[in-house]
Amino acid sequence: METREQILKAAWDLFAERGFEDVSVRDVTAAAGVNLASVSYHFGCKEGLIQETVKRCMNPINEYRIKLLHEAIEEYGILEKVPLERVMRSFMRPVVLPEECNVRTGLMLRLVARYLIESDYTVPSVSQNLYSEVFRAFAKAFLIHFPHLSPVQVIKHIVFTSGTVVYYHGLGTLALKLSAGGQVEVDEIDREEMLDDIVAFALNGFGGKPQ
Amino acid sequence: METREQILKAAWDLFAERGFEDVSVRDVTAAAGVNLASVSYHFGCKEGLIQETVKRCMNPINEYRIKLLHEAIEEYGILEKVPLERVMRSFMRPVVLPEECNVRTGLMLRLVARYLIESDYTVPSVSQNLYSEVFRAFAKAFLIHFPHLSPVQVIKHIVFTSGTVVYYHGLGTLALKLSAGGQVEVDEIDREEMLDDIVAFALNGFGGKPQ
DNA sequence: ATCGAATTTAGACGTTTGTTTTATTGGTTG
DNA sequence: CAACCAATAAAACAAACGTCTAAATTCGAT
Repeated sequence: METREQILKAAWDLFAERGFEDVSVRDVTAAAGVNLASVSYHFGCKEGLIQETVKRCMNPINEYRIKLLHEAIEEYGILEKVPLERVMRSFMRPVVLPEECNVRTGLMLRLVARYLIESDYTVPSVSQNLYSEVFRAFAKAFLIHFPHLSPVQVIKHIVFTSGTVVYYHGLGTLALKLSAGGQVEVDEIDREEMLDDIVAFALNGFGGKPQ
Repeated sequence: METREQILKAAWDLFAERGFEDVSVRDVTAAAGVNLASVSYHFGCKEGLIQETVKRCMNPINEYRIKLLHEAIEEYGILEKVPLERVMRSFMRPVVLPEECNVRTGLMLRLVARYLIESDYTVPSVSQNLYSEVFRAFAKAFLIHFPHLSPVQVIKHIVFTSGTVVYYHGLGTLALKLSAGGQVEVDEIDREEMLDDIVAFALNGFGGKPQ
């Protein structure tokens, strides 16, 4: 069972750095110091390893989202009393600061985004349940503050909101580089500040102050 | 020269449908009805074909963005008088409705997003100049309406704004499916309405009404 | 100590890949 | 007509890939 774990660790690092396709099973097993056939034995095939890796990335994030929301509910006694910004922050924080839920690096999120995009809309079933739970929970929470919005509109806004942060991970640095043209140093990004900005941006996007 | 064009057309369709990696050079040449070696001859290698395809997708979009902004400037006489929403709409419209600038389908945008994500931040140099021109032009336009924001903050917001629409293309449908749990029909999305929503969302994100 | 299942190992298999090589075509120019 | 050149064609190349087979090994339970 130690082999399985070593494979997953090595796969995480390599996939995050070079992408799913550019990393061969041989690369993974070599980095993990295990035999080539171990991947087939423990994960069936390469796709199985990929899906397990993706799950390892997104499940903690979605669980952390739910946890933060539940903590807020307990703090305020009832969902209806949780402030809007607190809801948004619970949704955003796990993605902007994934290391807080043991997801090692934002690089991996870039990869997950890519996987979701390329996997022709098929998400590992284990994640699927978690995803829909997350969307249901937060849609309900947001709807409280925007009763004038239809459920579909709320969902739409959640999608846009997710986009801001996924894009931040995937392309944000590139865009900053390109646009700055060397005038802005990109490495010195304050993550907490970035979270504040994203939350503010998303909150405003939802329609400014709730009615 | 006809062969080159047929290759590009076939590559576009196949890449958009199945992704860069899952489509072999043989797939492309077979679909195009040309010889296998034509790709090497006309594009050097597969990567050359991919980059040419990506450029064919993003360049018209970025050119259209510039064009729409320039049209607005001519209409209002001077950049300073162009309303904020018009600026935002010029930025968003070419991506939400790519067919208006001869980019055949939004599927391709999903692919471009993926390419940018996986290409380790290296963008074809031809596109690079166009990208930075786009960012500079729109950053300048946005800055007029938000003089209290720093240039870096404006760029940041443009990145978030881009995220909403890229994510809409790449993952939006998936998210809608998952969250709706079958309650919402996804196929019936009005694109013009979606553009309105995205523009409104992004405008609000920028800080509501300009000061 | 022994059995048996679980795990790991080395090696090979067949396929697919991008690319190259060599030959042939067809039209233009001297 | 002959020479040339870009373009296309057919075939082969070597490398890399995921997967499978069968033997070897480990390790806990009997």
